[in-house]
Amino acid sequence: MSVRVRIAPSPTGNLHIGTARTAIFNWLFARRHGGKFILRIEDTDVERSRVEYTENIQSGLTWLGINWDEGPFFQSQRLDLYRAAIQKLLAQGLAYRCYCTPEELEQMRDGQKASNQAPRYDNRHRNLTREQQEAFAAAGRQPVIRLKIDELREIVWQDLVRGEVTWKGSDLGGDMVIARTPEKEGEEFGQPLYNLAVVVDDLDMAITHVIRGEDHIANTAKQILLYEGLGAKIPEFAHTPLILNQAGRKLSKRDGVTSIDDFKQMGFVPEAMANYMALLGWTQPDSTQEIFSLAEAAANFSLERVNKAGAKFDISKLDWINSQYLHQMPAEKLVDLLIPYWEEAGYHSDDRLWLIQLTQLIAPSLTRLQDAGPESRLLFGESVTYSEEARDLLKQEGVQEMMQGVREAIAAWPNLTETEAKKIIDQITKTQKVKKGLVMRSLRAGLMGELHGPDLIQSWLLLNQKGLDLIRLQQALTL
RNA sequence: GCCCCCAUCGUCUAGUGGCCUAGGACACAUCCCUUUCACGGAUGCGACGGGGAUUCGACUUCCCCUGGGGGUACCA
Repeated sequence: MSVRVRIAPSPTGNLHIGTARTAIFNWLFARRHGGKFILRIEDTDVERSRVEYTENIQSGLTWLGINWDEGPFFQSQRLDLYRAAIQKLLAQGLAYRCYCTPEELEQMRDGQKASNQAPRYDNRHRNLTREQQEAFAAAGRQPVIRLKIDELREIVWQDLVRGEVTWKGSDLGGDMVIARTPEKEGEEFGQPLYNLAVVVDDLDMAITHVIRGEDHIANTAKQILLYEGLGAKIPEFAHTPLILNQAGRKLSKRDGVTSIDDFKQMGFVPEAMANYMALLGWTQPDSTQEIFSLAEAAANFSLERVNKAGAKFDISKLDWINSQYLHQMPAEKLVDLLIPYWEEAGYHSDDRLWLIQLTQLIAPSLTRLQDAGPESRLLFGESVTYSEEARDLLKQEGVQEMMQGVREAIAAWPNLTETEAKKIIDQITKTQKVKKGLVMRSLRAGLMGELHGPDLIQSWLLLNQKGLDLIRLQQALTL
């Protein structure tokens, strides 16, 4: 049977990094086995679901390079399916109506907690007579639907990353709610609940492997019971470790930057993001290989090599991976990614060739795309702000003569090349009888206003193309 | 509280009984390269949570403890 997996996010927020990583694992698994990867939007929580989040999830996945073969499917459009399943369960006597009010349930749990017992539903309405049910209904109460859970049952499954996992029926918290109270008059029951909808959908979509975060591990036991109730074949399960924050807790929205959007805006490229997320909890058969594309990962992916323990999110490693991608990216491609950041910083040029050269110059010093602004600052604009150290150097004995000499030499060469630039520096070195290093440093100070920065010759050539070198040296001479 | 899961350098990890004097990567430090800053290269720093058991031999198997995490909804 061919592999079918899915990612089933709920649109209650922007695409979260944890969801994205689960999506990547699923996608990798599907690609590895020549299967299908399906996108399903779990929007049964009408209160919290929003369309813009649905869009954000899709654009985020696409940005990362995760494409889906089927979907997106929306649970909100599949309510009939769930309704039928609930009815079937009801008809078979596997589920029943519970008329408890939220207040009653709360009171019950409080009592349990007070006597140090695990809070759970005590199945009090499991065996209500027809008369009792009618009495509740007559009193205006609306029922939820609960699935009967056999307290004596042992639920066991072979988890593809964790091995055998066992759960007792009695630890499931009592008969579980599978449908809310009806919202409209005359309805038999209301919206289906997560566990029910998931099972019905996974069944309907013929999902073979459920790969999801470890936080779903307790749901698996409940869902297995649902599969059985519906007389269906149970899929394979694989529970992946969670992505943790610095404190070692499950990464949540409250931890600040956790949505894919955030990382995109911070200047991370999708290839690096995907690479890092895949690396977080999974290793190549050759574990020393850390920089790889999704396609390369797909060729080698296996759940066996997924780690069991949670992994702390480490931004500095992400930074390093991102820098690797930025450094090896062709300038012709990188320049397009950089332009928006230059524009944002207020640096503009229509000269694409010049921008490509600039890109080549600063690429090695980029960690994130947003570094392009600060790293290029000295190359844009006519006037220069001289740093303290640069001023001091420029005021040193003989330095003004050097600058003057360079100015004159520049004027003699209409289109400066690297060879010529070097020749000019050598010439000044000779005529002024100083060390070459001093000429270089002084020239940097005069041209850039600072003592540190990208390669001097290349920077100079870029300025020269715009005639900025003459203007700046002029300014340096007035200090 | 109860249930489940997990446990190797600060972080991500390799390791499936002897190949381990525990390997790699990030971070950090030093050095080299270099006009500077980066990049790149080299070196260093640095871990098997504790206790039992099995075994000729445990990072690797089992048990207990400890620690951490997840779950415990008419959320997903």
